[in-house]
Amino acid sequence: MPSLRDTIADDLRTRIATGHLKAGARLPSEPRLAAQYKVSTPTLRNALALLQTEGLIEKIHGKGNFVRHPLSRLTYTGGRLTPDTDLHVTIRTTNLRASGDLIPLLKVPSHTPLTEFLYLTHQSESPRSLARIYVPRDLATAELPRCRPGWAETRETITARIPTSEEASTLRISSTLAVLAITRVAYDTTGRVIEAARLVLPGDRADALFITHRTSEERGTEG
Amino acid sequence: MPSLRDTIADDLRTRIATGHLKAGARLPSEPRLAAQYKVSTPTLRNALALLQTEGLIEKIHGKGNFVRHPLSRLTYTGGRLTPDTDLHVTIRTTNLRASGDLIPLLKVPSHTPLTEFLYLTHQSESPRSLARIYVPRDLATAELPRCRPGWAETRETITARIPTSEEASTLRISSTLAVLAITRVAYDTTGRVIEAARLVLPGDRADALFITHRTSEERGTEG
DNA sequence: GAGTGGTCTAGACCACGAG
DNA sequence: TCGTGGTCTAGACCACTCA
Repeated sequence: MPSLRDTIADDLRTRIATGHLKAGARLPSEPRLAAQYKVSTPTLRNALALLQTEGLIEKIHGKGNFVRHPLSRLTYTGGRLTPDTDLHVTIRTTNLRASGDLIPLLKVPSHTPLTEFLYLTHQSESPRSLARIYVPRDLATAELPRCRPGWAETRETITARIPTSEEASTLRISSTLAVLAITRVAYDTTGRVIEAARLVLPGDRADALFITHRTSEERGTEG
Repeated sequence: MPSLRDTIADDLRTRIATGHLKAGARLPSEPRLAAQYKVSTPTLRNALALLQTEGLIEKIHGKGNFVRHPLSRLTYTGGRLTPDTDLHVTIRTTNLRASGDLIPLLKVPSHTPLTEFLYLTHQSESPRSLARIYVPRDLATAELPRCRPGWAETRETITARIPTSEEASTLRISSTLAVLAITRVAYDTTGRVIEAARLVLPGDRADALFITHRTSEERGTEG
C-alpha cells in the first residue's frame, strides 16, 4: 500500500508532467496544499521533499514552492560541456599549496605550489556546473593542459553522490539532489600529472558521455 | 547556525569514523538515541536519514539501525567491474519485444524481437550491481558482444540519480542513496546497434573509470 | 508479546522575503 | 507587518522481527 507521501508526490508529478502545473508556476502554500490533500503539513512537506530530490520543484524560503524550468541537459564529453553555446563561464584563480587529497591526486609532495582554477558555468542566469582544476605552479599557464605538448593520457573517475552543502549552495540545488562528480587527471608521456580536475554536475540536468572507438587493427585480429 | 539534525548527524558520523561505532554494530534504538541527544524522535530520525543517504547506516525495520560494512569500492571500467574476484553473478534471460525507450536506444522498429539479459552481481552475499542488457534476438548468443566480430564503437552515457523503488529493493539500498546509471550502446562497423545495456551501481560503493590514451601520431602533430 | 522502525498528526516557534 | 517555508515537539498508531 503506497504511503500518503507517495500518493501526493505522484499526483503532483503528473500535474507537472501534464502541464496543469507549468514551469515557473508557484504551488499553493504548504498549509493550503495540506488542506487540499487532507494531510498534515509535515506529510505534505515530505511529498515535496521527494519532488525536490528529483529536481522537479524548487523551494524558496519565504516565497514558496516553484515548478522548475526543464533546462536542456548538459553533456560532459571529453573535458567539454555541450551545448557550449549559451554557457557563461566565470574563472577564479588562486595560488595554494598541495595538501590533503591533492597530494596523492597530483602525485606531488606536500606543500608543492599549485594553482587552482575555479570554473563556474552558468546557463541562462542559473549555475550549471562547478569545476576546480589544480595544476602544479610551474606548469600553470593560460593554456589548457590538453592543448599543451606532452599530454598523453587522461583518467576520469565518475561517482554519484549527494552534494556537499557548499556545492549545493553555489550550484543552487537541493542538498538532496544527486550530483555527478568527475575527477579527471591528465598525465604527460613520463607519467607526470599535468592537471587534476574535480567537476560537479547536477544529476537532474547533466550527464557524461564517453565514446570508445576500436581501431581497424584491433578489429583485424579477430576470428 | 547548524540544525540539531546536522549536529547529531555529525556526531554519529565521527563516532563511526573513529571506530566508536564499529561496522555491523547496532545503534541504540531511536527513542533511546533521541533521549541521549535530548531531541524528539522525528528529529533524531531526520539525522539518521542523512547518514542513510550517505550509505553510512542501514535501517532494518523491526531490528534496528546498523553501521554498514565499508565494502571495497567497485570500479566499472570498459564494461567490466573490478575487482572481479569475489563477485558472484546471476543471469536471467528473457525474450521480449522492443517498446518504449528501447526503440530509439537500439534503433529498431517497434515490436522487434529482443533478448534481455538481467545481470545481478553479488559481493559477499549483498547485491552490488544491476545490469539489463538488450540484444536484437537475431544477434543473441551466449557470447558477449564485445568479444564478437564487427564491434566498432561504444557510447556510454552516465547519469547520477535516485534509484527507482525496484532498483532500491533489488540492490537493497536506501531509496535516498544516489546511484550511478550507465547506458552503454555498442555499434558495429555499419552503425547497427549490437547491444544496449542499462547498468545501475550504488553511489556509495561504486565508481566508473575511463582512460583515454593519445596515440603517438596524435602527439606528433603538435607544435 | 516485547521491542523495533515506519508513518502520520496537530500543533509551536523561528527565519526569510516582499510590500 | 504579513505570508511564506524551516525546524522541532510530543505524542498516536501501524508493521515488522524475534523469542
